[in-house]
Amino acid sequence: MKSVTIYDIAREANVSVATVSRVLNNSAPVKESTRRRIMEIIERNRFQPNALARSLLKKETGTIAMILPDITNPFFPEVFWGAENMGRELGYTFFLCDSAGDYKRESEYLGILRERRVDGIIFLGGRINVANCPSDLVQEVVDLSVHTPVVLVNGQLAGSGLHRIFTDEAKGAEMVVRHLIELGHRDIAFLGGLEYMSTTRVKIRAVRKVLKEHGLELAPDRIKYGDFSIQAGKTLMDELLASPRRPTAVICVNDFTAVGAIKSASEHGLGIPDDISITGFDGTPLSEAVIPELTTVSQNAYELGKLAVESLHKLINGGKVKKQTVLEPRLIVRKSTGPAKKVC
Amino acid sequence: MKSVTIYDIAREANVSVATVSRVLNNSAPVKESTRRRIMEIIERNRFQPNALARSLLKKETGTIAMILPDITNPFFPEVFWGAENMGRELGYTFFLCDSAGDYKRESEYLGILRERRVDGIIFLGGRINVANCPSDLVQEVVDLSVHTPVVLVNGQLAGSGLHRIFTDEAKGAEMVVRHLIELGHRDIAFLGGLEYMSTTRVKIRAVRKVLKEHGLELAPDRIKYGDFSIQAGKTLMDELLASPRRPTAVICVNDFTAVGAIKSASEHGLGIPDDISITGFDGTPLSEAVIPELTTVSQNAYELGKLAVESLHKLINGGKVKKQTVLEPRLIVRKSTGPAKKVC
DNA sequence: TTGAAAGCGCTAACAG
DNA sequence: CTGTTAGCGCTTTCAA
Repeated sequence: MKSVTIYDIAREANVSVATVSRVLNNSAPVKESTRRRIMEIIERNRFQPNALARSLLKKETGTIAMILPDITNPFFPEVFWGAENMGRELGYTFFLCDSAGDYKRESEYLGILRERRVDGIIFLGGRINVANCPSDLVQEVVDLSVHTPVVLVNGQLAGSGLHRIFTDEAKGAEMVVRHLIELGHRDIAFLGGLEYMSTTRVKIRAVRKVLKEHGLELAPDRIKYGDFSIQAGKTLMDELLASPRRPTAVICVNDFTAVGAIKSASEHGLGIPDDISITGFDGTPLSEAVIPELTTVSQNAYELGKLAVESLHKLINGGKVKKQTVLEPRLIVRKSTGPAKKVC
Repeated sequence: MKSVTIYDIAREANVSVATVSRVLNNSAPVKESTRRRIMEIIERNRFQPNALARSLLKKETGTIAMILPDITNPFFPEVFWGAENMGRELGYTFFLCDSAGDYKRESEYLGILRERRVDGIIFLGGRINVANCPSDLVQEVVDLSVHTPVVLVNGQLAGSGLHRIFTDEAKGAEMVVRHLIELGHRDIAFLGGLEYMSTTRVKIRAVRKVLKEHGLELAPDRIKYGDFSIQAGKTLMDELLASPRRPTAVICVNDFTAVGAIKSASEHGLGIPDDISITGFDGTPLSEAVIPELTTVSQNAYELGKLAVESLHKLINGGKVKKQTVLEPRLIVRKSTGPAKKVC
């Protein structure tokens, strides 16, 4: 299955490969008549230049890789979609690497992507979301970033100086608490999230802060750690409702756990938001699909992806880019939150 | 930013590049002592062979591309995840191309992937799901498949002879209808899906068939076409409920529209499944997240992706592969379906 | 067990 | 406007 090369075209057109290359890339003037002749031959043979050969020479591949922790979590497809749309216009094709949040897989992919000479990497999840990332894992990314631009989305690598794009999650959490307090809630709980992940910590810290401003606090028994799944939300809510005195509002670490919490509450015969208010986080499509529709915080996932590619593109072309781009979260008030019941 | 090459390693180790290549690939015996020396130098310099150069020579890139119509539809991430897990073990890295179901984008990507010399392509959505695909679009894929193995997932290209992996949607739809009929439903409606897409047609045909077996029929006013979104499900259900006599059960083209239908029904004060039964299709995580949990048909999305890669891998290596692999659908009975109300 | 050398398909000086 | 030629970084005969 010999594939046709630029030489075949050149021979057939009685010109040199250089000329063919020129018409291919419009890199230099070519006589109109020969250009047309060459084009015709190219099309007739369905010739497509070999991107590998070109990349080898030009030292750029026109590829960007996105490493993310879970493509089945609806937040991430949204980010990818934003990135791809932006990237497509700029001529990039995307590798997608699902690390499952596993450091080993991340490292594995980092190596592969380096071999494949991707032009840039967008990194989400896993090591950039833990509170204390082992320094060798940080170093690995930093080393890579010397040759390959890296942008961290919604995370960080302490002391790495890597470029970051993220939503201000603390502010988002604050907005949720304020919203709840305005509705009269005084006994608020926090549900879900792994304790060692920064996304969990940041939110809890923010909740505490606002609560404190109002003379309230987040008691230890009002925090239930778990992972970020629907199942976790359900289990954790079950636990919470097993206690004698239940909170009037529950802030969930993400939309998934909120959905689980809703299910649990429903099963316990509680009305939402009449008996208990529940909030999500991320603003995934899921938050709109569920009944009642979730009050949540939009992270502008699409925008996150788009901006990541924009930054990466500038970085790739040696431009100057802000080290940090912070997106404002947006509180979306829907049906899952309501006034606190006066009687408890 | 000169990156280190096999020459740099060779020079430092006082051997030829051939020897370095040999230790890199274990392609020929190398004296143990020199192997170790070379390895040491490789590691010290953090040398990583350039996959582009290697691919150019070997005519294989170790990449697979997946073209799909909508990564934000939870069905597709599941397929991707299955594919990636299988592919990773086999040494493949994945390009992900979201075509948005647009033929133009599909063509664009097809071209790009050919240039990039991907080893194989997994094609979903868009042109392979329409009832009558223009022959030039079919031809385009067929032409490509001459050089690059292509596997069609849940779709087909009439007369193309391309390899296919798909769930038996007709059987799935039949299972749903039988389930509903057993529950005593006699007036059943079908909701959602674009009329010209085969996935819609196949299901409607199957519904009709089973209905007919029971002396029932699917009247024209019991079919509401739309797209595959939550919004469509809602709108369509609104329409359906606006009619004087409402059906006792509604079969939705996918989980998304079912969720929309549920929302609409709830807003109309209908209890599910007490007043009306609603079914989804696909068995996405969403179907479990919603309240009430959706009775749906699992398409084994993960398995679909996994099998696609398996087939592709064999195809790439010149093996023989069954032209068609059919997966059995699985009816998942949950809370959104119940006995038909005797009074209507 | 090792080295020399010929490409893989393309681009980019450089020289007409 | 066009051709010649030297690589990009690697693998693989063919010889030694």
